[in-house]
Amino acid sequence: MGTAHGRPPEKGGGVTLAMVARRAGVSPQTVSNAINAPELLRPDTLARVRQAIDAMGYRPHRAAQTLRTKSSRLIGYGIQPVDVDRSTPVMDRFLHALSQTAEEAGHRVLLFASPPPNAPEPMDAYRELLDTYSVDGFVLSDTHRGDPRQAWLERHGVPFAAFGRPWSGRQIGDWVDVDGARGTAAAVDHLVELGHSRIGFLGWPRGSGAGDDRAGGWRDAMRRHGLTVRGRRAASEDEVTPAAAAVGPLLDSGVTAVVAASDTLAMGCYRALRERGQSPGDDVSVVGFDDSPAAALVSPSLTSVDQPMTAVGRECVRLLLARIADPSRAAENLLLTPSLVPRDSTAPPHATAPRTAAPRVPDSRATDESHSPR
Amino acid sequence: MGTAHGRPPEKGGGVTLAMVARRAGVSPQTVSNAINAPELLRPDTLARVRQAIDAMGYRPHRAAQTLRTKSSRLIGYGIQPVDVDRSTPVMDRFLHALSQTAEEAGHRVLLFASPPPNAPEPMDAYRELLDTYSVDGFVLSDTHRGDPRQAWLERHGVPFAAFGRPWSGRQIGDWVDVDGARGTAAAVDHLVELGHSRIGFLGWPRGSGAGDDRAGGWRDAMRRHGLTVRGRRAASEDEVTPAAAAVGPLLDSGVTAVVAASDTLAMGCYRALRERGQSPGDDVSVVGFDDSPAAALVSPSLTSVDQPMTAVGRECVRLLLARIADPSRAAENLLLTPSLVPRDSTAPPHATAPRTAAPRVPDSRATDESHSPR
DNA sequence: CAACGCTATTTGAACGCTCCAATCGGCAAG
DNA sequence: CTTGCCGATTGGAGCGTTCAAATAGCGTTG
Repeated sequence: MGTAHGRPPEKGGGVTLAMVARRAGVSPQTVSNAINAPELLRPDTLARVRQAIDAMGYRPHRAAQTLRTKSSRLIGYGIQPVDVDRSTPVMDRFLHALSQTAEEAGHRVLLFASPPPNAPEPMDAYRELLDTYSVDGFVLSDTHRGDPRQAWLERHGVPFAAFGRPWSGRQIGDWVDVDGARGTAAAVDHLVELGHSRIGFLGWPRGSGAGDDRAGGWRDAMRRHGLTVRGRRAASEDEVTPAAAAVGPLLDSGVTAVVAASDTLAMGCYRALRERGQSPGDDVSVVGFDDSPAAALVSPSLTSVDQPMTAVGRECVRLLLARIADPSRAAENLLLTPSLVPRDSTAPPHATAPRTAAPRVPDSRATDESHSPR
Repeated sequence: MGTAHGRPPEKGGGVTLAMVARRAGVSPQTVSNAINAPELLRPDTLARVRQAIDAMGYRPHRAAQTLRTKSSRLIGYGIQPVDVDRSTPVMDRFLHALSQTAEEAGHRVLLFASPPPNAPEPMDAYRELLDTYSVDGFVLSDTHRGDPRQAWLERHGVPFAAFGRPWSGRQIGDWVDVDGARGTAAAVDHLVELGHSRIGFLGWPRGSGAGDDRAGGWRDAMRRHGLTVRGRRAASEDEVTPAAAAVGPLLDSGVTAVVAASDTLAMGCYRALRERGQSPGDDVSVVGFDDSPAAALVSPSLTSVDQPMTAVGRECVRLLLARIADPSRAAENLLLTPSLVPRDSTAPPHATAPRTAAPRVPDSRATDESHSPR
């Protein structure tokens, strides 16, 4: 009666299962059942208990549940040092999706400082969280070739879901990834539709999984459209200045559009064009990848391939929780489709002064795509 | 003996205090003391216990500790929806610093989806985490005028530390903030040193704490240098296109440099210059604020004011943990100094064609700074 | 030498929950 | 009326830790 004013209880702290039980005139176990297995209770009992629960503002003590059930309902996510924001331009969206989805399923995200990949004992942090029963599983991101984490976790029977497919070796565990090839293919389609035919690709050096994937998407789309691929590819590390240098031969060869493997590379392309007195979007169309915040900021705004980070985060959580619920289930993999965000950096090619045939460009940077295996 | 191979124990899971105690020939409580109050043990006992601990790879069960001590050693951080990345351009760095520092102090960060400020019950998520003993305190960010969180938390006696000072009303609790005024002042100093004297400011409409702070820093620095302030200020919401429009009158008035309240506004300035056939850095210097990833990407690269996000995160954790350790201590506030990152968008003013006197600009956008209070 | 004080260690209990097995009440079948 | 059964509810124990209080050990002191 004291708190029975109809409004939400002021303070719930300190209310235990036993107190609720006393008030509802049932045993503690029945209150527990009312929460965890309501179908066991007779409807009238259930109603009575429920009323007591919200009258007193009861909330189960998470630690007590964890101690008893050995499940913390916490998901570990190792956040990496950010000096390399190369691979993680849009992690906020991912993290938010992670939290949001986890929350909807009654879980939460535990952030920890993941050691850099080259640390002496990269798995220590993971091991500690497990040994102390702090988390039920992990979400991984920024996976790379030879990443030891998936194998380690699998060997120890720890549930996990990765953002990023294992590029080498056998498939391990559940993962979600973005179909980079489809993204660059969409970029090519978009450019072809605008009337471009001489479309170059500016990517990273061969060897990175995501990079080769994106390059492959461009190449296949070009072929599908019956367009020339030879001499149309350049590579550079993910920095503006080197990219500006690397894209030079491509521009020399007379391309009217460039598809870049990242927004950073696209920015290199912008710079190279400006240095030649040309203007991106106007003289040469440019498409980036990632749809980082910078894409909307620059002038002309950059057409870019948007990775569905929210969906990626959501699916990671979904796969992880499914794995936790049933450790023996078959591994599930998801390839999500990115979407092209057209902006001002792509336009029909100039009708004026199009060089009809691009001269062969024997530059070392511009590698010959046809030599690559498959 | 079984595991005594000298190498780190393979699996620590399942080892309890009692097992260690049995092995070391002491009581469980003594093992507990060895960890939490080693000074209570005789040196030889301590050594024996410690040896047993790492021989068995013992790790205390976090939930059991939490249950007993009522302290989870977890710090709550409510991550906000990112569609407005206006205020959170560089949150990754902040989050990483948060995790890192927390970890060094034996804590971790619990991420939860913080409801948007206008939600019906914005404190529900906070309340739940407290009622369930899931966290020991909170770190807040993106605080705004009239933010209900500080007051609520203080009223409920919950430890917290905020990134962002309370701009209105009385001071509540511990906070860390960046001295925006010093940032814009440093920008002005830098430009004056390069030889500029007609320096405009492009900011947000009056009323936002951080925005007015940054504007004030510009204004005061201008006066300190004996430079004209009247007619040199324009305002726009934090979007590129409106900013490009708003900065027009400023450019008309003949400024040779613009200090912007954000990188986004600076990008608006870039666009406006390009539309006039001028080039940023070359014809008019531009300084941004935030040093977002985009700043290094654009051409010319953007001189910007870098917020020391790592230090901010570190200090937030430090203040919060101090408050948790001693709830009655006096509130502590920190104003950190941002640093200017000079890049290519700032250069000496053109020697050619400087209009010696700027015409009065009776544009509605360019407000007269001298009318402002104080 | 007994009484004392101090330190190092142990004992018992409790934190709040859920698992497991046992119990209760009611109802249909024998 | 007893028996068996089934669904709803309860009692007791235990998860692994730390708190509070009790005890054992042991050198000091009057």
